[in-house]
Amino acid sequence: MSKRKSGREEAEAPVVVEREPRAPVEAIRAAAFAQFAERGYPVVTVRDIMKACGLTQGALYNHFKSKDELLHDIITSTQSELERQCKQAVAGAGDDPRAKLAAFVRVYVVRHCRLRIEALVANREIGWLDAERVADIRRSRRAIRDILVDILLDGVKRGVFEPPHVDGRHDLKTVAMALLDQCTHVSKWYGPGGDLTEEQMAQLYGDMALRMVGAQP
Amino acid sequence: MSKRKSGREEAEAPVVVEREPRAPVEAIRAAAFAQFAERGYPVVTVRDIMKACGLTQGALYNHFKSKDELLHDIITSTQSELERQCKQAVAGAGDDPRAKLAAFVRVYVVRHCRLRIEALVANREIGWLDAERVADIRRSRRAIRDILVDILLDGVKRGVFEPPHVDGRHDLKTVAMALLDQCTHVSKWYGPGGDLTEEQMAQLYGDMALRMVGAQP
DNA sequence: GCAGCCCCTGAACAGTCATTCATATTGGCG
DNA sequence: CGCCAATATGAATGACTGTTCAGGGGCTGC
Repeated sequence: MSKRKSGREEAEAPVVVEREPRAPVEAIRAAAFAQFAERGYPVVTVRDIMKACGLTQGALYNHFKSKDELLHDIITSTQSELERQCKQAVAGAGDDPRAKLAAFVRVYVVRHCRLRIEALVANREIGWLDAERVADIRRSRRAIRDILVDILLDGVKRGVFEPPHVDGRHDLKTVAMALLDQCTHVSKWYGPGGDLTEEQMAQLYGDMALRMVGAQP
Repeated sequence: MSKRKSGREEAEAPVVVEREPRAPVEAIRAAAFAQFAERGYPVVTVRDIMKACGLTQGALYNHFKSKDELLHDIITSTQSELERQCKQAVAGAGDDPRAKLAAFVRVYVVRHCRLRIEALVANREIGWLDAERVADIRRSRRAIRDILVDILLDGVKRGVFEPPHVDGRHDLKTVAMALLDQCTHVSKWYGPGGDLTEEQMAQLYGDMALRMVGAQP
């Protein structure tokens, strides 16, 4: 019925998002980001995005081949940045699996607190991309999970982690997924106005992660 | 461009979902469930849903007032069922906070493994409902979170839980959210063909939950 | 045989969508 | 000044949307 216009109907006075005259392509990216996050890719129209940067529909196609390409551009750039940050954090954390796990969780949580919008879009709107693009992103996610699995495996081998097991057997992939789910979805509810700062969130989640894998002191 | 038709273009041979001649309203619910889960509410058309039950568009309106109402029907019924199950599980678990937490996590995880589709739809598509309906569901979610917070609070008071703290202070609401996020999102990746059964998932997640809150043995 | 009812059909409606394109407008350079 | 390339415009296109509704089957109980 409502088609989710959410009340913005004043028609005049297009709410221009940019504050300095950025390259229009950057303004479009930013506006699309914000709107996809708030209302979801399929219901955000090209007209919505362009109005938010003070332009009209047609102008999009001077900068992007299609609405699809715009979304793809947005998602892949944030996803690859996430992968890069995770690898970097782990590589710079020394040799102790506990330190590596803590560094990973810290980066992951802080990022998902700070860049809530980016995380939200990347996690919710992948489905609209065509198969090959999706496969690319899933590959990156598996890579991130495997970083975590490797840390856990190393920790178990060296006796510093004692993760939970079922029927006498570890399932580190599942534990890693639980950790990632937990950390990823802070982006859904964390707000800077809440009880904890990003730093405190990172600390709390790092603590919980170490407990979950049975880290020895 | 593609509008996400995902290749189904044979036109003839509508893939009828029902195996026995159920009440059409049930067939519609089931077909809508499956399609919303797979492709998302806004891009699934009334024509898609009805074709999947071997009917045509118009017939929907003999059973539901609108596409919106269909979604609302689906989501509220699963959400209230979840709330009921959680309450029941906790109430029947005796007095020990550890047993209560374990029972809660068990029910929550098993449900989210078994009813993946329902959970997926309920979690992803709320946004399309009008404000009042959304508020209703959020209330139910807060209620579930508060069940968990109460268990934690009780456990802390009685000295059987020692949850992580930041700057010397507990934040049980955040711990509860972390637990819920972790358990909720198994529905995104768990599959019966995987390494663990539902029972094993429940056990593993119960174990991790007890570790996270520092349950004393 | 025939109402009366439930349910279904499929054309029609009014609307929105992404995308295209002929037509401006702009700013820099000679 | 004129010229050119880059970019913006907004009407037009054709496809698809949720919803309505006049018409029509196929049951039931008589």
